[in-house]
Amino acid sequence: MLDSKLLRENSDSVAERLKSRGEDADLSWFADFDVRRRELLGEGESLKAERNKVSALIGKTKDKSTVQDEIVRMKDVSARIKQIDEELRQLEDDLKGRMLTLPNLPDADCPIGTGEEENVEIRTWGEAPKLNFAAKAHWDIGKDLDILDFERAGKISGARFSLLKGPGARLERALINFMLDLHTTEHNYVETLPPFMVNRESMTGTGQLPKFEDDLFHTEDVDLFLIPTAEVPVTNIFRDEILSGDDLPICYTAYTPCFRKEAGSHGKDTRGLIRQHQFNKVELVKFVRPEDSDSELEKLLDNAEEVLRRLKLPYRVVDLCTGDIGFSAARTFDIEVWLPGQDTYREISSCSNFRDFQARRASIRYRPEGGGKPAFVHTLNGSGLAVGRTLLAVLENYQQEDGSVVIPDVLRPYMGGLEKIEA
RNA sequence: GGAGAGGUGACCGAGAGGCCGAAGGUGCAUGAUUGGAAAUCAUGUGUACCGCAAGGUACCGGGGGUUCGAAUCCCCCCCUCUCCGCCA
Repeated sequence: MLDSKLLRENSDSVAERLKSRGEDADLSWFADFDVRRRELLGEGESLKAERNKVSALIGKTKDKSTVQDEIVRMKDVSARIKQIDEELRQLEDDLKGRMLTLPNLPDADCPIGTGEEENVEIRTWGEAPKLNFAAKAHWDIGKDLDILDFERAGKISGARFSLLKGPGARLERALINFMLDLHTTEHNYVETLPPFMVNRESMTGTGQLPKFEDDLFHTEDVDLFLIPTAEVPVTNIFRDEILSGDDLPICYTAYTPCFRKEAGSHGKDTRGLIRQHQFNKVELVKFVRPEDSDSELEKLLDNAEEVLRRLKLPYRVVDLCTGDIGFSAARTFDIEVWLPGQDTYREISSCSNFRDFQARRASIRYRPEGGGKPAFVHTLNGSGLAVGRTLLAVLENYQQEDGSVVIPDVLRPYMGGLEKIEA
């Protein structure tokens, strides 16, 4: 959520920055609400002040018959207060509803652009494996090795689900454990295992609701949502809390499955593991002081990249432009892994700084060292990494001419020493 | 699923229609003391909104109601704990 002071005092520059991400920039409604709200508030509060005063007087008066007139008058005052409060409540609900649908402001150094094409590649790492044969796509590799079965997944659940078997299933588990171990033992994140279903407040806190309800799986008889990312439950750990300044930064990692309807992507990436309704992800989440969030984002990005470097998978880092960053983000770097079977880079991690946008929605604050007023923390998160996409990257980059797949060195301890998956 | 007990400030915990934004404690801050620290003592210490300010208003799990007046009484909901049942 944006700061209403900012909307009040700098609505032009806010509109301009929103426009840079392709958002309808008419914010005139804000001033209308704001003025009316203050009118109602003023009237209601002075009536309440009078009621408080007179009621105290009535309370002190032993002989109530001498204040009968005041009691009768306060009856009317209370009725009027009730009307004003009701109008105010509706107005504020409406205002908050609109505020919650405004996306975050992009950072000043976020590249300006209208879409994916204008993202900026900022570095590449590693080299594409030189194959002296035609690279296969992972769905063919997986099928030939009998470790990946989309047909039966379709029977069990439907399109966009997958079934891993044997060393394929173990490879997924190996990747999860490898990532968690790396982040907890070398990068100082605390492992968490949060709920996979969350309530409406949590989804609103991180920005999925109210705007993107259509993308979420929702349970029928209770009002719960399946998480689309661990970002939601983990960021909400500290919702409505005031943290102590010297506890920051707090760095959490979590493995969770993620559930997405992929409502807007019919016909896109229909083959293979790229776009699934359910996929595994290891997530990195940080709560930091505002002045540290830039450097903490760099570290978080480097922590995610390290997974690919250890796996020796070639990748590039892309600075997302204003037209491509997510709703809640102020700045986002994507990591894209090289996929020989598709002859392209594909997103495998997205690392973002949300500044105080989520903290404001979820009311996550900290008390600066040495006292002082509580201030909003900055929240950050990034995938470290998307596990299914990492698995397919391993299959495609480590495929051999004979159809087998070599296991990356760092994963072998997690695979019981297995060096190669063969038919 | 059944029965009971609870949800109060950063934290613990009292209060049971007006004297309550709320005792007491912990923590924290500042000062005294000390070579320095601990301990001790003193003082201070919630959040948000409105207002140039003085000040005002709201908040005792959430939402309604009763009342001149609600942390306190009534209704609904949520959550936590204990016991029983059921289960992994």
